[in-house]
Amino acid sequence: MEHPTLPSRSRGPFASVKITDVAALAGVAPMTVSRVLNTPDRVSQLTAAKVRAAIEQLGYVPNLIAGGLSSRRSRMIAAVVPTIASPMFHEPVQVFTDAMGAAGYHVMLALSGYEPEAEDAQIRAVLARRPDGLLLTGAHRTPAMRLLLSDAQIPVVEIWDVSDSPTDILVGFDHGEVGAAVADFFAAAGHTHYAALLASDPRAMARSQGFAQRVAQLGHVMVAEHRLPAPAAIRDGRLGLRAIAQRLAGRTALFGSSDNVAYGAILEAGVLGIAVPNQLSVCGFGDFDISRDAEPGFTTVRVDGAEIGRSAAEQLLLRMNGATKPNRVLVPHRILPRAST
Amino acid sequence: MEHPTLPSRSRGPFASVKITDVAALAGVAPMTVSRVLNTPDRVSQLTAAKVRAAIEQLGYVPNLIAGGLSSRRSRMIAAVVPTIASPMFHEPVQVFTDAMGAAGYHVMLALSGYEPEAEDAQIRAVLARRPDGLLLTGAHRTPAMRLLLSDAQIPVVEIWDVSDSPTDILVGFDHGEVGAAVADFFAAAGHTHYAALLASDPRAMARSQGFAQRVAQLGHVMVAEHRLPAPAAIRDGRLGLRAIAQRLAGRTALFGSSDNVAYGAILEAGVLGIAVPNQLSVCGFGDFDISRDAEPGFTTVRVDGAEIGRSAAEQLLLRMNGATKPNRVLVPHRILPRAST
DNA sequence: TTGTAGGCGTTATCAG
DNA sequence: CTGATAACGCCTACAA
Repeated sequence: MEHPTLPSRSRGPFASVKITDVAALAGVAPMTVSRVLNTPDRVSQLTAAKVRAAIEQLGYVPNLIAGGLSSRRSRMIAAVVPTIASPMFHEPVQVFTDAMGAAGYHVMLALSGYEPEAEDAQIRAVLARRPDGLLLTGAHRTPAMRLLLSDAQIPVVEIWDVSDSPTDILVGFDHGEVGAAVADFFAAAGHTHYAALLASDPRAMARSQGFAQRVAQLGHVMVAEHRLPAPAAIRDGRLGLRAIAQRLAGRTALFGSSDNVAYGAILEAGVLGIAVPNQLSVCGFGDFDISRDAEPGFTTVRVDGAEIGRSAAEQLLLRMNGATKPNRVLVPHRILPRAST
Repeated sequence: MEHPTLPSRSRGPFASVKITDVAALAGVAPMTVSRVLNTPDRVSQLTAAKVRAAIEQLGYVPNLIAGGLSSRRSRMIAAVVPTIASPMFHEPVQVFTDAMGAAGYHVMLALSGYEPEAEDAQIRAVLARRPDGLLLTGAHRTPAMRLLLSDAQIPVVEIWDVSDSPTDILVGFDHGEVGAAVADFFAAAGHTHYAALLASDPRAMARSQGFAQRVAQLGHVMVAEHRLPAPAAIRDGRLGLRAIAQRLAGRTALFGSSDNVAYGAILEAGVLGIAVPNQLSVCGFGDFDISRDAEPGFTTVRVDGAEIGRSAAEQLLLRMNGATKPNRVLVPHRILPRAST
C-alpha cells in the first residue's frame, strides 16, 4: 500500500495526518476515532474496524502533544539521574523504562551530573513538559524544590536513598547502614585496621561515613580515607590505592565506594606486590559484572538495581492509579563474600 | 515568599499557574509574557522586569506541551538506542543529550533492545510526541519505516554505522572496515591463524565479517568464529574463549567484538594457562575503561563515542536551523596497540 | 514595543 | 454506541 491519499504529500511543510482526516475517511466523528485508540471497549466492532483501516491507510500517528494538552495527561514520566555511565543507575533506569513502557508511559531521561544546582535545573526543565510522574535520584531536596514539586501535583519516586521526610514515594536503602555492615563483616573476619576509597557523591560518602563510624564504635583503626572524583572509574581506584599504599598497616581491610574503585585497587595491589586478600582485604559495592567475572571474583555488596527500577515503576503506577498514601520501599542489601576477603 | 496568590492552592487537582495568571499579575497581555520567555529582545527592560517578578512570585512553569501544540515545535529530540548498558551507546547518548540541552532541546530516550521489531515500535511510539528531530542507531531501515520517517518531516541522524542510502544525516563509520583493519594489524605482526568472538548484534557482526573476509583475502586461517548473545559482557567473553579453546592453534590472534568480550577472553586465558600475548594475541573494540586500566592494558580499537554524540548534535542542529543538505560524517577509528598483542 | 484574534489537534462532557 | 461542542494553554499573524 503506497498511501495513495496521504494528505502529507500535498500539504507542504506542515504535513501531517490528523484525527479529522481519519474520521472523514472512515465516515465517523473524530471523537469516535479517539475512542478506538483510547477506549476500544466503547466502540462497536464494525466501527472500530473501519477506523483502523483508515488509520492504516493514511499512516496516521496520533499527536500525543495535542492529546496531552486536552486530557491534561502527558503519558510521560521524567527521570532525573546523575549519569547513565554506571550500572548503579543504568540498571534501574533501564528496568524502570521498560516497566513504564509496558504500562503505556514514555520515560524522558534527564542527566544531572553530580552538582545539586544542575539537578534542580533539570527538574525545573522537565516539569515544563508536564510529566505525569517523576523519578528522582536521592532523597534530599531544597525547600524551594519541595515547593515546586508539591505544586506540580504529581507523584514523585525517589530512589537509591532513604530519608526521614521523602517528597512522596521512596524506594531505596540506607547507605550508612551498608557501610556499617561492611565494617562488621570485616571485623567478624578478625580485622582491626581499615581504609576507605570513596567517590565524592552524596551516597558514596554516606556509605563511607557509616563505615568509619562503625570502625570507631568497634574501637578499631581507620588508617586511611581517600576521596576520589565522582563518578569514579577503575583508574581512580588504582590511583587511590597508590595514594594510600604507604599508610597501609600489616593487614588492612579496604572498602571501595564502588566495584570499579575496588577492582582498580585490586589491580594496583597486584602491581605493588600487595597480596590480596592476605595483606589487603577488599570489598566493593554494587555487584557489577566485574566483581563476579574478574579472576578471581571479589567481595562486594549487592543491591538489586533492577529491583529498584521495577519497584519504583510499580509504586508510581499504583499512585497514578489512585493509591493515596505514598509508600516507602526498603530494598535489601547483602554482602557477597568472594575471594578478595 | 510563600506564594500568597498561588492559584494552584485553590483550584483542586488541575492546579497550575498559567500564562494568563502571570500576565494579569504583571499587568500585561499574555503574549508579552510569552515574549519575555522566548524573545526577550523584543520586550522593554521595564516590562520584562515586571513580568519576571510575576513569574517568580507565582512560581510559573511554562507549559511546553501547550506551547508545542501551538508553535508546532516540541523542542524535544527523541533518541532510540539498543541499550545504555554499554559505553558504546551511553557515551554518545550522554554527550548528545548535553549538547542538545545546551541548545534548548530535551532528549527523550527510548531503549529498543536488539530486536528490529522493537526498534520500529519504539520509533513509531516516539513519533507520536512530535519530536523536532530523531537520533537513531544503525543505518538500516525497512521501507515502511523510511516512509514513516519521511512523512514525519523532521531531520534524522543515524549513528554508529554507515550506509549507502542513509535516511538523512549519518554520523558513523564502516564496521567491516574496522574488522579488516584489525586483521591487517594482526597480519603485520606475523599472525596467520585467527579467531573471533562476536556478539550477535548487526554492527558486531559486520566487524566480524570484515575481519573474516580480510583473513581469507590474506590466505590465512580462521580457526574459530564463535557467536555470543548481545549485549555481551565479560562473562560471555570468558565462556566464549572456553568454548573455542581446543580449536586454538599454536599462536592465534583473537578479535573480540567488544572490550568486555576481549577482557573476558584474557581472564579466561589466564585460568586455562594460555599465555597472552605469546600464545594468544587479543584485540578488543571500543576502548572502554577496562582496556586501558586493566593490568596490563590490552589492545583495542578506539572510536570516539563522545565525538559521535557531539557531531550528531551539531549536524542535527545545523539542519534544524535551515541547512538543507543532509551531511555524512565519517568518524575515524584507530587501533591502540597495548600489551595483549 | 505591545495587544487582539484565532487556531494548533485532541479529548472531556454532555446529549442523543 | 456515537456525535457535537467547548475547552486545554500557548503562540503565529496581524494590527495598533
